[in-house]
Parts: sequence; structure tokens; C-alpha cells
Amino acid sequence: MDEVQVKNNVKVEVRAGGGAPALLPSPNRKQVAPMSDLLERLRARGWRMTSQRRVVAEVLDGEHVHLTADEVHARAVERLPEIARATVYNTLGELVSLGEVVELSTDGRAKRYDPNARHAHQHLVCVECGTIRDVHPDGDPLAVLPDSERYGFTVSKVDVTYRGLCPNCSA
Amino acid sequence: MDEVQVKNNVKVEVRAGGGAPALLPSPNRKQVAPMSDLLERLRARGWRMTSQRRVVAEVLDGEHVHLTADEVHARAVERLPEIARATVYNTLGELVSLGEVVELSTDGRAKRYDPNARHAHQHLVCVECGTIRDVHPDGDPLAVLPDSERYGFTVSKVDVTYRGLCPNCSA
DNA sequence: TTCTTGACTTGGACTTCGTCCATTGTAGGA
DNA sequence: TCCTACAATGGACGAAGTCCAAGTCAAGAA
Repeated sequence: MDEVQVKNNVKVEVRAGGGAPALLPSPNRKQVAPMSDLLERLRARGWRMTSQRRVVAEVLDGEHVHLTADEVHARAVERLPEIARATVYNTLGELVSLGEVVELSTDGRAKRYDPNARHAHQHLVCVECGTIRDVHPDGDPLAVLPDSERYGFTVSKVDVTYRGLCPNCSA
Repeated sequence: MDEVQVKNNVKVEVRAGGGAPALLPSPNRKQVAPMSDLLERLRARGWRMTSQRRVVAEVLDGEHVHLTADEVHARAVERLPEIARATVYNTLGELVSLGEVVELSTDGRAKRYDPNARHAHQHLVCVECGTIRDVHPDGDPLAVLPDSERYGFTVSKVDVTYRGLCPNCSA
């Protein structure tokens, strides 16, 4: 019983200063798009709020980089040591199907998860080091495809990935 | 010794009518872009021509669909039963680095190989059944990205994937 | 507050896709 | 015909991801 309680409050337990709730901003959290928004949206959709899901959502929100599932798991483990890999995969899958997170497979290796799903954007990838940046080109990329080239498809989305060398790697 | 000879000529051996060399057009070969072109180009680049490499190249040329490495292997095995999976992977990797074949990872699962590498094009993917079609939109997709959105990257290529439902799946 | 219950989590086995490497085979030049 | 450097083999290995039975627990009801 004791162990269970510790399990669900690990983050609070291990924090210096004691008792800071998981949602309080910490020095290395971004100021924009507070996690409470996402948590609220999820709760409103009937998502059962568990400590595991909260931690995964926080990890994604905390860093606006494009983490792999394993990286998400590694960061989640820092806050909730027992969290299982399968849980991270499940949760990411749900966030994707809810449209809160976008799944990228830019390199054919591990998928990456982009928490910036609420604003349409595209990606700029360094072929050398794998760095990914969000970019916002002009115009609607869907409009470029003429009807004659749609072959009866109902096209609903375009993934555009620009590839090249980042400033570091081209130096 | 006998076995070795059979091994390097399996396709000829099993052909009805006997002795038709592997490169002769057969009823189910496409007429366009004859394989001999590709084989010639590869030979001109100093590629050592082995039966395995020939079979892999023929499989890619024979069907202008986008096969996975395993599908290429399965089709290659029909012609050359002993061909190893590793050999198919090696050969595909070489064709890609020679620029003769394009590697696609449209779904984060197995990579697919597109033999139509000599003409710039983009892809239309059915999110339901995975069908892939080549498409040729207007304009240069690279031109859409303004300098202000390049963050110092040297952008050399764009991958554009349109996603939606094919006529079958939307019915 | 204490049930209750169905949704969630766990962890380990399993699958799929791909790579590595020591050994064996062979294409193509001398 | 012989050599040798390059290519193929096949089995082990590894990374990424899925599956599932058993255990746990969030949140609504009493």
C-alpha cells in the first residue's frame, strides 16, 4: 500500500523543496501553451487522468523538440521510475489519434513525436545530424496538386519535409 | 561445381523454351526504360555484375510499384532461390546511394524502394491500404520555402507526401 | 468515506525490420 | 587458366514497436 502511494507521487517525493505539484512551472519549462491546457482538453474528452499519462504529456510539453518514443520514455522515467515502455507507446498513440501530437518518420528509424500539432507547419531536417526544425512556408501545399494528379484520391493532408545541412553540419 | 553453375543461371534454367537470357523482354515486363539501360549504367560505373544484383535490379524494374525490401527479396527468391536477405539489403542500399532508386519511408514501417528515381516526382499515399502513386505537381516545391524560414540550412531536397483515401478505400 | 468496476499499466515475450560479420564464393582482369 | 579483391551467405544481433494476461487504480455511485 505504501509503495503504491509512493508510486503515484514519485515526482513530488523526489523534488527538492518538497511538495511542488507536477504542473507548476519550473525554470526549464517553456512559458507558452501551458500543459494545463492540454490536460484540460484531455480531461474534457473523457481521458482518464493517470500519473503516467500526465508525465508523458508533461515531457512532450516541456521540450518543444521532436523526441522519439524512447526519449520520451527516458525522460518520463526520471519523473516516474516505474513507467513502462508499453505505457509510453500507448499514451503517445492516443495523443496522436486525438490529434494533440503529430507522429513523424523523417528518417525511417524511430518515429518522432511533435507536440506542436495545433498549428500547421512543416519540417526542415538535417540529413547529417538529424536536427529537426518547424517551418512555416507561404501558401497551402495542398493547393499545388492539380485534380488531374489526384487519381480519384480524397487528399486530406500533405507532409512536407525539407532536407539539407544545418549551419553546424555545413561548416 | 555443377551446383554453382545452376546457382548463377537459375532463371535461365527454369525458363520454358530454354536458354532465353534473363534480359530478354518477357510478356510481363514493362516496355519502357529497359533494364539493360540500368544494367549498362551500373556496369559503366564499375559495378561488378553478379546474378544477385541483376535479379534485384530486374525485380525493381519489372514492377513500377513501391516494394519493401522484403517484397523485393521474395520476388528475387522466385528467380534465384538462394539469394540472401542481406544481399538484397546491400544491393538496394547501393542502388540508393548511386541514385538509381529512391528510398521512401511513408508510414514508419518498412522502407519502400522506388525505381523511378530519374524523374523528380512526389507521392500520393492511401492512409487506409498503403497504396502509393507517383504524382507530378506544378512548380518547384523547394521554391515555396522563403529564406527567412531556412534558418541557415542548405536545403537540397524536399519530400512531399500527399495523404488521403484512394478511390477503393473511400467507397 | 468506501466500494465497485472497467479502463489503464505492467513487464516480458514476441515480431518486424534492418545491420553486422566471419566465412565462402566468384567476376573479371592478367 | 589462375588470382584476388570484391560480393554473397546465413546466422546472430539489435532497435523499434506490439501484444497480452494479470495486476492496479481513477473516478463515479452509494
